[in-house]
Formats: sequence, C-alpha cells, structure tokens
Amino acid sequence: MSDSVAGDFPPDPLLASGAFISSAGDGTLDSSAKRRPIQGGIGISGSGESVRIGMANGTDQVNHQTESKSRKRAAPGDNWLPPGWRVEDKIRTSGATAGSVDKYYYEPNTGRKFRSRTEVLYYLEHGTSKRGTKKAENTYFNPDHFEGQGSNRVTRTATVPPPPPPPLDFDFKNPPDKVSWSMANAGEEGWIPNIGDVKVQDSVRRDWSTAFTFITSRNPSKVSA
DNA sequence: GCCACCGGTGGC
DNA sequence: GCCACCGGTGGC
Repeated sequence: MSDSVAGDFPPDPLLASGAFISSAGDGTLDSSAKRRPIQGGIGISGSGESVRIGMANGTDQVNHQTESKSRKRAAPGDNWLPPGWRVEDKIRTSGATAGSVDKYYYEPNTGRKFRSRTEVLYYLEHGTSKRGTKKAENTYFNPDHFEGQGSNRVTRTATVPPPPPPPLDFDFKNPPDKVSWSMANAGEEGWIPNIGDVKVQDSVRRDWSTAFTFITSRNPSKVSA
C-alpha cells in the first residue's frame, strides 16, 4: 500500500533530476586535502566516520516511537534535513572527550559545513551562516538574479564552484499560489506538498528543493578582503 | 546522565 | 585568516 508513490526514493535526491552537483572543486567529501595531522595515529580517520545521506533512507530502523521530543534531541533520524544534505558523524580521537561524536551537516551544492541543526536551519532561512560571515547579509530570494546569472559580474572567489546550471522546471516567476503541506507519516517522510487536492509529484518536489538549495547557496559569503 | 550546541583555540 | 577539533555547558 505504500510502494506506489511514497515508497522510498532513490538514494539520490538531487542528482536524479539533473545531476550537477558541481562540488568537484572543493573536494567536499574527502577533506583529506587539508585536515590537520591527527596525532596519535589512531586509525579512525577512515573507518571511524560514517557518512549518511540525509533524507528518508534510514527506513530500516522503524523505531520512531517518540516523535514529539522537544527542542533538543528532536532529531532521531535526520528528518528535518532537506533532501540532499549529508550528515557526517565525526568521532573525536583525542582529548578528554575522545570518543564522543560530533555531527556535521553538509550542504549539497557547495559542501558548506555546519555544526548543528541550529546552524543549518539558520542557513536555510537566511541563506548565510552566522559564523564566519561578518557582513554580507544580502542574500535574499530574488528571482531576477536567477536569469541574469549568465554573465553577471559577481566576483565570486574560486573557492566555490560556479553555481550549478539550473536544470530545473521551477518557474520562479509563477510559483504556485498555495501549497499545503501534510504530514505523511510522522518521522518518516516528513511533509508532502499538495496544490489544491493534488499531491505534488516527487520529481517536482525535488526540483523545488534543488531550486531552494541553489538559491540559498549562491551567496557571496567568501567575499572577504 | 546523556546529548546537542557553541565558543574558543591551535595548527596550517 | 581559515578550518578543524576539543572542552564545557545547558537543557532535557
């Protein structure tokens, strides 16, 4: 009764639509590029970390008993994470707190890293991160930028790969008048969009997500000196 | 007591 | 200056 539509997505929330994730440049995953030389040499570097894809995949653990936690611990899985985001559990290898785990969240397109759910949510709302961004808070949803992005002068540093070509179907000029969201199944899939009585297709929803991600990621945070 | 979050620091 | 990591605290 459920394998029809809402079953489970392919493990590639964003890639499916157009596959652009241009994170190539900044080596998102293997941060082996920099990464401080962990002393002690405990070989946890590779095997100690488990990276998971955000989104409904952890269906295996059907143990979603407490859905209404509270502010903290409110994320048994990572259902609050927008599709495409990655979560990385990093185990501390030294110090008094060695063995404890830090969670890091990675934005799909730019690979930007966040240390907490709070930071991610903040970023999703403001399009910029609190920390590390002293100024430049001008990133707001502005459809016009979207069109002219072919050759604008935005002097973005080479740090961030060029904004992904938007292979989207999302019509920025004519967004749906109203979208109602319904909770499909607490804790599993999260919210499902409906326009009128019609459930929004998965692919469409994914485009929305991609569009959103794109918008929120094309900000000039690195404009430093 | 456990867990998530954030500040601060040290290394590069 | 940036980034990764650890320490410590507050909330539950």
